[in-house]
Amino acid sequence: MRISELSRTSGVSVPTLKYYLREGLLPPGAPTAVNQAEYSEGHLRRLRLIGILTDIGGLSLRAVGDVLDAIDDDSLTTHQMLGVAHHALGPRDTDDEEPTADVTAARADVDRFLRGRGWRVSPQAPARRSLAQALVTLRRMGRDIDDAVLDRYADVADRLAAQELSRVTGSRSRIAAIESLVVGTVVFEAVLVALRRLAQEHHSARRLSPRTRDGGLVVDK
Amino acid sequence: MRISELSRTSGVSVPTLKYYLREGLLPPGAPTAVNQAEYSEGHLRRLRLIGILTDIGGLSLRAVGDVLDAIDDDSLTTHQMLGVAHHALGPRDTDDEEPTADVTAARADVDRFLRGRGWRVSPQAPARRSLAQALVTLRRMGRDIDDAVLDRYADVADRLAAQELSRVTGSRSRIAAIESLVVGTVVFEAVLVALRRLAQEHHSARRLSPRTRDGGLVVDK
DNA sequence: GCAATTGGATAGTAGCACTATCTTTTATCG
DNA sequence: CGATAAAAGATAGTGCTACTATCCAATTGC
Repeated sequence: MRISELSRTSGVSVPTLKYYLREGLLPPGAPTAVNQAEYSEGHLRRLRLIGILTDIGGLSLRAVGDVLDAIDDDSLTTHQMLGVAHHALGPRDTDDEEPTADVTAARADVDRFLRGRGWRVSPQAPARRSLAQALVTLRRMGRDIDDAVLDRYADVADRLAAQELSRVTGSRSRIAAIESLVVGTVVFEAVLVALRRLAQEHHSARRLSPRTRDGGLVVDK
Repeated sequence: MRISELSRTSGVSVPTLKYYLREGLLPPGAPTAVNQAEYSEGHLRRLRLIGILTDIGGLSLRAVGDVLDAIDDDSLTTHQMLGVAHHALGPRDTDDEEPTADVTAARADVDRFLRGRGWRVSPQAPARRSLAQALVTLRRMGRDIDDAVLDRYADVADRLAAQELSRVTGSRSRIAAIESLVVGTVVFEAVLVALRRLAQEHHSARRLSPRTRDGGLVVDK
């Protein structure tokens, strides 16, 4: 398959394919001449993966590149691979500023919570920081979260994760397993977030719609 | 309070404040002279809200502007306001292409599912489309989701949403309620996503790398 | 009185994800 | 065999977002 056919079957324009090639997101095709190369089914599959990661997962091309590199690195275990994917999915810019006192405290809370749950999680996991940051925000807004609530959320997360992982372990080839894991992470997350918003809207309609507004406070604009 | 003090207490640089003022994200201060204006506590609160929406929620400034406009629009009910927030949180660019057959089918599935659950959700809710898109992706990858699984996810989402909404209804002023709702939507979502990843990593460690005792994962990003 | 600050305006920047154009070489069809 | 289309590779340009930088005249605070 040459580039124009790859473009046609993948729906990605030729210039964009060349761009992906330049950026190393797509491995070069097998050269058949100085200016001719052959692309395979694998290129097509990779393109599909890139599409899922960017469109559904909302990853930047740089993050996609990190995930792809990890997939291609045979020295990594599948578990390490997932860590890389989580890393890529994490907050785009890691601000390396000095954390404030409440952030430090929240991180300690998170660590304590994870230990309490017996969850084995890498100390570098970006989700640790995300969680701490969210907790700080809640606290600053005066809506401090009690451990019972956090535990309820964690129970939910635990059950979902266990179920998903059980599908992946007995999987085919390494690359298929990895892709399935990454895609599952991203896509099931999208499913959960979408359902949560749908549920929220439903409850909001039940609770808030029949009534009129409560305050009528004038905003200083 | 003048602009430099607003900058100092909010941590946002003066040029950026001016930019927000220009873009209408921040209402102008009360002018005290031709080139002097007074900023209030309300400006500080709004800046905090902007920060949460962009940093935690990952919203673009344009989306933040939409949410802010909705907050300031007294003719909207709190429920409608939430709809706007959901809209802003939805996928950035709504591609208005002709949906393929499987996408149309998935949308119908989603509608049927919502009816079956008795969820009252606006037909325009972006989460409908997100969910359908995710379902299509899963289907294309040969990991079709059965209704039992979807129901389990939905149960989870339902419980979480009900719990969050119950906190908001008995709230103070309209603006406080709205901010609490928006922030809750965004921040609790971050909490859930973070916990889900943490749980996933834990299960991944248990299943895929039983020998590592620390979560020992070295990633150079 | 005068340096520092302010509001307002305009222009510039960095990063991202492409998109366009050009050159040289090769394939392919009549 | 030759005309035409397509290929690889390189360089430059585009549109968008979220800021920064610089200027200027008016004003404030010591």
